[in-house]
Amino acid sequence: VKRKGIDAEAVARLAGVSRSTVSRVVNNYSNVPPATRDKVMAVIKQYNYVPNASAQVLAGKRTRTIGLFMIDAGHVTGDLLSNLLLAAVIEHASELGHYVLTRIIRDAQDEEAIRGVRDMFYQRRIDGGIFIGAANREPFIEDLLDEGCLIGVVDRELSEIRAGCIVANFDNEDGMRQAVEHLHQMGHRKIGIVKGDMNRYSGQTKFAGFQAAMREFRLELRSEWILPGSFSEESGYLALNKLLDSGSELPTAMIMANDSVAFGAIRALESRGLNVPRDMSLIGFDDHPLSARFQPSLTTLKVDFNRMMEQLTALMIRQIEEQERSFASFSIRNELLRRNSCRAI
Amino acid sequence: VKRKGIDAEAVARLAGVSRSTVSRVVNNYSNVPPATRDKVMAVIKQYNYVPNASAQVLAGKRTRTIGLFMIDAGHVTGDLLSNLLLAAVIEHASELGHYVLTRIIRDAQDEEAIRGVRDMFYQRRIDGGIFIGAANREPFIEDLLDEGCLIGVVDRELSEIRAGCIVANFDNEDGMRQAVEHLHQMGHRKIGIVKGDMNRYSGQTKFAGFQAAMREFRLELRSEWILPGSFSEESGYLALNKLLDSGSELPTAMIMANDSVAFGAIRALESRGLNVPRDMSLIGFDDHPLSARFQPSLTTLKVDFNRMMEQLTALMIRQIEEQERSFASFSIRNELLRRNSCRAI
DNA sequence: CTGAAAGCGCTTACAG
DNA sequence: CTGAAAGCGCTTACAG
Repeated sequence: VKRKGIDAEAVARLAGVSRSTVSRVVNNYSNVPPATRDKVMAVIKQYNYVPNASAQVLAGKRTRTIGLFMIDAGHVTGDLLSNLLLAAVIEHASELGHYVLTRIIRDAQDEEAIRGVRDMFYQRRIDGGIFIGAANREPFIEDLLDEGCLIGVVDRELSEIRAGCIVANFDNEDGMRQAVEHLHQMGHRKIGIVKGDMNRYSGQTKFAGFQAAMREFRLELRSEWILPGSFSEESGYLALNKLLDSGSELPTAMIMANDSVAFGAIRALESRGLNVPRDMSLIGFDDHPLSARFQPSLTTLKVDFNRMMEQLTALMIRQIEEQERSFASFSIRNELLRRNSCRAI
Repeated sequence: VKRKGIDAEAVARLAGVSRSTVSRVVNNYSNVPPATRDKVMAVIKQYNYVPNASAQVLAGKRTRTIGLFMIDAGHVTGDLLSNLLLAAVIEHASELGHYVLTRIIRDAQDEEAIRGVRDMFYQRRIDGGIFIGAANREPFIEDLLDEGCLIGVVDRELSEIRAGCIVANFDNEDGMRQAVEHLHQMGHRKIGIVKGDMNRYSGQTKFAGFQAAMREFRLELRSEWILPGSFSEESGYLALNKLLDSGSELPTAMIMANDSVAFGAIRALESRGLNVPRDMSLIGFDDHPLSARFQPSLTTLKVDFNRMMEQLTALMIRQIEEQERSFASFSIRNELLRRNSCRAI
């Protein structure tokens, strides 16, 4: 029994003009004299007219909707940070008068899920799509780019980019350099790392940054102290347990691929009766919402996710509105937050 | 340069049938012989045909999109729980083949924001909308109901409901009863409360449940121990500080409107050198993601938000698909989680 | 400055 | 079982 709103036809009749003129007013055409415009606007206000979105899109307008695809390698959803990203995109898009259609993708290998994403583009439900948590140069995303879709992606290398692709990265090399420098200044010489997911570009750049910084400060890269991980709390727990089990000498400090990994690492150390920072100094990455309250509060690199999503959203919406397709990319620096998980030795 | 997909016309030509038949296949009409169906499906698969959503909607189909409106009284966004709700709705809708368009509403008094919500309905962008965090019987939501919109709402009293309204509540009275009973069993007789936002239905039912339980256990309701709050961490901090400043006798235990309030209360107590549970026992409500890790881990009522959103989403989608409009409501019980913020006296 | 008309890509009675 | 046709509510050249 949904009462349908008034349509342009009715507005035209009420205002004593044609449907064409109503449309011109709605779309802010310049060739409408103020008197006519006012007359039409009055009716629009009075009857609360709002154009049917489907009809507009079918007639060629943008959908004013962007897709947000969160690829959940087991740690995106339910994770505070991803939710922060989600909220940031929604809010910034909303400020610019655009809507956000979100999809959570549990497994980027799932054909069904990938088809769901493609469909959103080809059904013309969205004008463009933002991807978070994807592997570097994830094939199905590259395909969408090839097909001319407008794509925004967090965490992707800058090679082989093309029009319609907007890439957002954090300056992880610099972040890792700050971390190593900080530890070096505190007297640490034996420094290890738990790596992130090396399929992700950020996993690669963080590790590359770590290696470069270690060389810069003339510190030894010991393979027993370079542990694989996956950006998850669990991976930090497992990595440290394995290191402790190995019986090899321990580093005095370690850098974690992100704060979740650090939480897991601390959990592992504590379960063995070791204390952070007494027995080992730890640095995280992200400044996770929990990090300040954690015991010990976590020294970490603050990553400005909100700003990243704001810029990415804005760049995408600009391309939608201008109907242009260009390549764009930007990178954001991270800031070292000194808290209590590191000590000078 | 977006390559447009193939359209139904082309599929028809390729399959040697009419557009009508293609449409019948796509919409799974029964009166299509298997041979014809297979022929058409083959073309659809081969060319990756997917119907233009706008055209379908314009021709009368549902949008298969629901709106999710999160009213943020300063503590919804950025809050772990609200994000959990968001993710739950997106996932469950997605499983049922529906999309979710989200809007965050910072201020329910903001005319602009309200118009944005109305527009989503009248532009026919959504088939129905779910509201989280609204005041009980929020006027603009009641208006939408009056106008025949399909609405799902968390936290609303059951009076004056009508078709097209789906209401989800938690059994807060029972939850409060469990809390009071637990404290009573532990020997507490002097019990206070920090109330939630009394404009919210849950604020009302929690307080009503508290009062009823206190009477049932023949405990005194002392007005100095009934403190106003607003479901926020800050409100818990302020409430406890005020109580401590008042110089009046302290209760031995207090029940908090939710866990965030409890976090704030604990912060206030600790800032005065008081310890939970040594100096005061505290019970929260929600089982916030942080509660288990908090110091002290928080005794609380576990609220199954995921199940609530799953049911609400499913009920809404059923009404959309069946094209029916009925009233529906359900309530979910909460479970007491005994942790370390309460002690026997 | 403005109207009549074509077209966007579907769905669905209506006929047969 | 199936096609021709009307209609969904807009936008935008095209004429004037």
